[in-house]
Amino acid sequence: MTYSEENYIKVIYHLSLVSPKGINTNAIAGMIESKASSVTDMVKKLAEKELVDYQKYQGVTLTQKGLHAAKMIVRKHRLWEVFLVEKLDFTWDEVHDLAEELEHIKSEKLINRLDEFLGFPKEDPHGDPIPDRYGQMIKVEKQLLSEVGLNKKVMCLGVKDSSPSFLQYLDKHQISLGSEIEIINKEAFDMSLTILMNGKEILISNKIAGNLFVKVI
Amino acid sequence: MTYSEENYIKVIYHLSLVSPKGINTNAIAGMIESKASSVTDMVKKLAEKELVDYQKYQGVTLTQKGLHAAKMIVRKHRLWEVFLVEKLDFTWDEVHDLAEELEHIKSEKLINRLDEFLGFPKEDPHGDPIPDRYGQMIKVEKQLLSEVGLNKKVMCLGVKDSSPSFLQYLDKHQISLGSEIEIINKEAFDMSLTILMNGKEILISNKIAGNLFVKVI
DNA sequence: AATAATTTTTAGTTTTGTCTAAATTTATTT
DNA sequence: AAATAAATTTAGACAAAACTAAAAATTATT
Ligand SMILES: [Mn+2]
Ligand SMILES: [Mn+2]
Ligand SMILES: [Mn+2]
Ligand SMILES: [Mn+2]
Repeated sequence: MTYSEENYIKVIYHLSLVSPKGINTNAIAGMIESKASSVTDMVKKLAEKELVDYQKYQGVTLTQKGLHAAKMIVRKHRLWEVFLVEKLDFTWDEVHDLAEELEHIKSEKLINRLDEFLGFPKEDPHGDPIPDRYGQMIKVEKQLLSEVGLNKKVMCLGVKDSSPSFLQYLDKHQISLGSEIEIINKEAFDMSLTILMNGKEILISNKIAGNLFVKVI
Repeated sequence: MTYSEENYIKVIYHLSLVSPKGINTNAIAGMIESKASSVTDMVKKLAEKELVDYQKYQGVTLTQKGLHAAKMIVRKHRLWEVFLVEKLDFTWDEVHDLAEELEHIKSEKLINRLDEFLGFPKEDPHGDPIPDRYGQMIKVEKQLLSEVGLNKKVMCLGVKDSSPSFLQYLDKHQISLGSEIEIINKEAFDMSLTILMNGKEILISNKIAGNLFVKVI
């Protein structure tokens, strides 16, 4: 598999998690920052290699082979992120782009040794699960903070968006994985929230709340 | 710089260390396992980018810019090799091919952090010097075992060839960096050597001796 | 100095992955 | 059920990096 094929497979995998039907051309093009026509070309090649099932105009779905390949790329991405944060002291907002490169290093042995070196972590720095060598991963029940009712106490478990700007926003407000938050107000007009954290009240927008995964505690 | 450009620059650098004149097309083609015509194409591109000086039929030399770029690739290659051996328990014969991939990961910050994490090693697992972030590296006086006179005692400091088959040969005969060796016979006919190591006599060919760097002790 | 051998460059293809523009199919409105 | 809009595919082009085969330049040999 080439660098580019791996990126497509990974994007199709991520899109599949949200909508389990056929993944359409434009959605892939949007994620990969290319054009629909380029996606059509690549999708044909992936179908040739039996990594996806594809019928014209009907979108694609991963085959078993494609699904496994995707999980192995995600495994590499997330293990490298853990390495960068745990061993090289990178911050959680710095690691994604580096992992985008490192995930393409082709060696099962390397990634399995790295896994071991890191102590077989179950989650990456953004709270996302790390597939094991067979593709198995834990499934933690989480919901978006924006969907939790008033007066509930929650713990922060992950982020939906792991862009530097969002992560830096969280850092600025001292919100990290494990933080405990109580929702004390929901503004009907814009769905912004007032939350209580470490005895301090913070106002956060609905967009922020819609990118934070939490569980009620 | 693309993956391929980096490989060319690195090869030109390695050839420059042996012969400091213009590096010729065929030599590059041989190292990179491509054809002379491909080399000509690439060399023109590198000249465009001012990484090499190039005149038709006269070979290439690295510019200052090209030399620095080459050293940074070598730095990455060797630091990743140290990482694989020291932290992930790879053997010295396994790491070269992996480092060939890892050396292309583009991040100064990553490689400087890795350097620090490894304790700023001065040499890689094959005894080759690791350039620091400015391109500086130690120069250890070494010579090939094949060039050392009879009855001399030497210490093994590095390998010229780091192919798995040669390294595995050394492992089999328990020769590693730091091993102390005494030359007790040189066969005039084929220049093979009888050496004394840990009280044991071993016969090694001239080809083996011509790939082992040592210093007289 | 002329010829032969070797090396290097040029010219023309190929493959991979991308693009734009046009054509086609599917979905949505009237 | 048409008509319109949106999504998708096709056709044709391009850049990067490789190749083969032929031409040109350099080097070695008679
Ligand atoms: Mn990431
Ligand atoms: Mn992540
Ligand atoms: Mn190496
Ligand atoms: Mn090495």
